[in-house]
Amino acid sequence: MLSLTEENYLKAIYHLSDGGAKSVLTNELAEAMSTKAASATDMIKKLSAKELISYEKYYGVNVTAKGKAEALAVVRKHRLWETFLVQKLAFTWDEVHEVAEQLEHIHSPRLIDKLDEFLGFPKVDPHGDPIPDGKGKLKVLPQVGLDQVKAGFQGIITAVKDSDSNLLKYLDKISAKPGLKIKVINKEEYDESLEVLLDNKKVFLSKEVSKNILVSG
Amino acid sequence: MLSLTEENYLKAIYHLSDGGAKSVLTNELAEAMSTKAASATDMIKKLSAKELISYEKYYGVNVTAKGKAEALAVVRKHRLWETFLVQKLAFTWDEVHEVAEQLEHIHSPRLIDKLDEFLGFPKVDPHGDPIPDGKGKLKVLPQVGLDQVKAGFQGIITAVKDSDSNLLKYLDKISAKPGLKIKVINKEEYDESLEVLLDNKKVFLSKEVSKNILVSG
DNA sequence: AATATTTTTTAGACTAATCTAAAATTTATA
DNA sequence: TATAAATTTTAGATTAGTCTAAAAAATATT
Repeated sequence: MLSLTEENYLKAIYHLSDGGAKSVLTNELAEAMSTKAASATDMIKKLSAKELISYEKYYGVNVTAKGKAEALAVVRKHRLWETFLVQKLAFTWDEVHEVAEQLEHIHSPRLIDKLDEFLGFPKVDPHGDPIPDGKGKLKVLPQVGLDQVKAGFQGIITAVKDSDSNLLKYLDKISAKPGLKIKVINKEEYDESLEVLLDNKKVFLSKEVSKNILVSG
Repeated sequence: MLSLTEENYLKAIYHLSDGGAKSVLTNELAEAMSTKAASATDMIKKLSAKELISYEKYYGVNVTAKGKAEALAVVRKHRLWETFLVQKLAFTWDEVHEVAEQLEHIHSPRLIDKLDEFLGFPKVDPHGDPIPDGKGKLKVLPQVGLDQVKAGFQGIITAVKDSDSNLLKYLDKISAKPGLKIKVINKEEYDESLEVLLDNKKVFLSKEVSKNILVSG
């Protein structure tokens, strides 16, 4: 069984690699884990010995099929717990992340399946991120950052990046939630800021914000 | 903040001391933690330095007021999670203990207060054990082991000892649950086995079992 | 009361995860 | 392309929690 630390490193590698699409450098990983490169190298060797990642010295790491499955199991737990916290315990979405970071490490397959059932088998978490199913299948939605679309775009918000609690508070304030309709009225060339219609209200968004809102046309 | 290991040792000391009523010997503690006396001594020194227990070399340890408060916070979390698992996720009471052992170490005051509210501020857990309130107050019920009462006794089951999963499965089979009425019809002098009326059904109980059923008259 | 037994503590070693400093390797630049 | 700069790895040390073996102290027994 993986230690808590191993699980956290593996999850970080999984996310940094965009779900296994690209390889991850030692320094990136060290920064993501708020640790030093030497520590990352040590852990890389451990995970590599367990065949959860493949590793070529000096050229970064990739998750193996086995590693991806383990990482997805953790992601599944994280997102189910976030859903529980918001839906059942009335947490706001900016509060859930750090608690879910702890809850995701509880080991009990029975618990997570029961929780899934209790929540009604949700497909996405409160940020709009897809929840892997019990077999580790992840449905990736076709979506794009709101900073990538042109003036005139119409669609719905599919997800928001959940990296920063202050961002989430702001998104909550302007009620930019997954599921809502959004239309780009105007795009300012100079700073790429947007004027959008969100839930029938006119809102101005800086690029700093719009790149964290994911939409589907 | 306490480490997971420190929390587990402190909780063990709290339980072994009957909630602070008596002192705990190094060997008792080592056995409860499935470890060696030398390890227990090391941890005793650490907890003592943090003033969670008081310690006189060779004569065992006692929890301090501070230590008792910390231990009760862990007990509160454990029992609330057990209640959640049984009431909301349909776990049977023999399954909950080991999962609750993990969940009790999640650090988030907000989480536990929300959970308490979600569960409707329960007073006791599924085994009948009282749940400390948010201020660390524990209501101890006047109760006695069923092996201590005389033939003719009538009362209700207030709790069952939750030490052993097989015992709990057996108690579940004969439906000896907290809250049920119980009457002792006859007590066999030789082996102290009992013939009881439980939920209007006649059942025979060995002393091995009866001592794990707590009743109030 | 002297000795044997049991319990507890100390001393020293081991593993996991971390660190700093130095060495090795790759990448960038002049 | 030789050298400088950046990145990565290695080497050796540190901390938390554990262990075994030996020493110290308390308790039990003759």
